[in-house]
Amino acid sequence: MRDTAAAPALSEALLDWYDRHARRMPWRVGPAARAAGLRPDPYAVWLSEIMLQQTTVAAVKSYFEAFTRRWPTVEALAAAEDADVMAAWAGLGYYARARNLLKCARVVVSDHGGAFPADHDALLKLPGIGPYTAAAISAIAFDIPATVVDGNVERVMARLHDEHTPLPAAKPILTEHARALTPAARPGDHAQAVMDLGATICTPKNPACGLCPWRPVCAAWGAGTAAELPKKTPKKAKPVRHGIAYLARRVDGAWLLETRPESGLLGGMLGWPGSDWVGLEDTPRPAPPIQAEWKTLGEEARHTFTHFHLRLALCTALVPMDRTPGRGTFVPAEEFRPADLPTLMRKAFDLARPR
DNA sequence: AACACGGGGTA
DNA sequence: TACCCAGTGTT
Repeated sequence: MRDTAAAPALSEALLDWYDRHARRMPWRVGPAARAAGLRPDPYAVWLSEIMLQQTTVAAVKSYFEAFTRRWPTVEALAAAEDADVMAAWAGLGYYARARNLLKCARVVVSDHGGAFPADHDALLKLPGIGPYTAAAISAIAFDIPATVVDGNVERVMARLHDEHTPLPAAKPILTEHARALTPAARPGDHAQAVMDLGATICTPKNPACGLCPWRPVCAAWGAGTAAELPKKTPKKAKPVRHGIAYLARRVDGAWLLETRPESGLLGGMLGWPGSDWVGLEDTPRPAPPIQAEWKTLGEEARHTFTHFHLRLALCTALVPMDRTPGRGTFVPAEEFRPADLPTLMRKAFDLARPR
């Protein structure tokens, strides 16, 4: 694809494909509703785009439905308790997104009268909204011809132009290619169409070029290089870290939990009291959070984070009613929901709970 | 520019 | 088990 004069024809072919193949999603306005002049709700667009950062459509769907059922408007979300939002986000990962989601909702209510700004630069100033999300909301919710570049778009552009420069160095080049294709009409549908194309046809492995509306103009198709693009600079191996967690159950069934610090790993989420996680296997253990007869479990909780593997040793104890914890708070059995825990802490619970 | 930050899926 | 995928904020 070298001829930029062909851009309008390319976008037209893509929109035609999109109208026939668009995936149904809870936050999308369907073709019939769009034809009737209905615009997407900016709150729904924003919420879905935050959830979709680094996360697949399949993982997001049920969370999006739960959030919009419980908090149907940005005003409702802004008024929510922090702990309720963090618990509802549990399992979705990248918990800074949930903290910024609440911050953003509160700024939109207090500084913008409850309406998301229809302006790329104003959106960019909001917590949790970066270049991708600002462009996505501009295009999808407000019909502004912003250029939306996510990992799908990068891959599609790398192949369309047979660009062999490795990411992330290639990002400005790929962004410029995407900008040249962005149409004045239906920019939101165009953006979603490129991302859908990347998610369903122009996939990382085994791209379905035979079904691609852009195959006739795709440079990588011509060169036979589609499957090896985009090139990426090699990533480094994940080290292993070790730690220990204390799971205390009081005789009345209450569990001893603490809210983790706002910043850092699993920030703001519930967790079991324990040690820091370090590179050495044999490290001094911190004092248990409460005096009891502690037993070490035979099995460790294993979990992989973005940049390290964790092996978490587990200690359990059954605690009499009259003890006071030095760390954490007992959560009564009827209030404790394992689903409110991030995945690592839920794995630890599943190994340690009485069976 | 490099790093921190989860979880799910496939081979 | 190992590898792949994917935006924002901080430093």
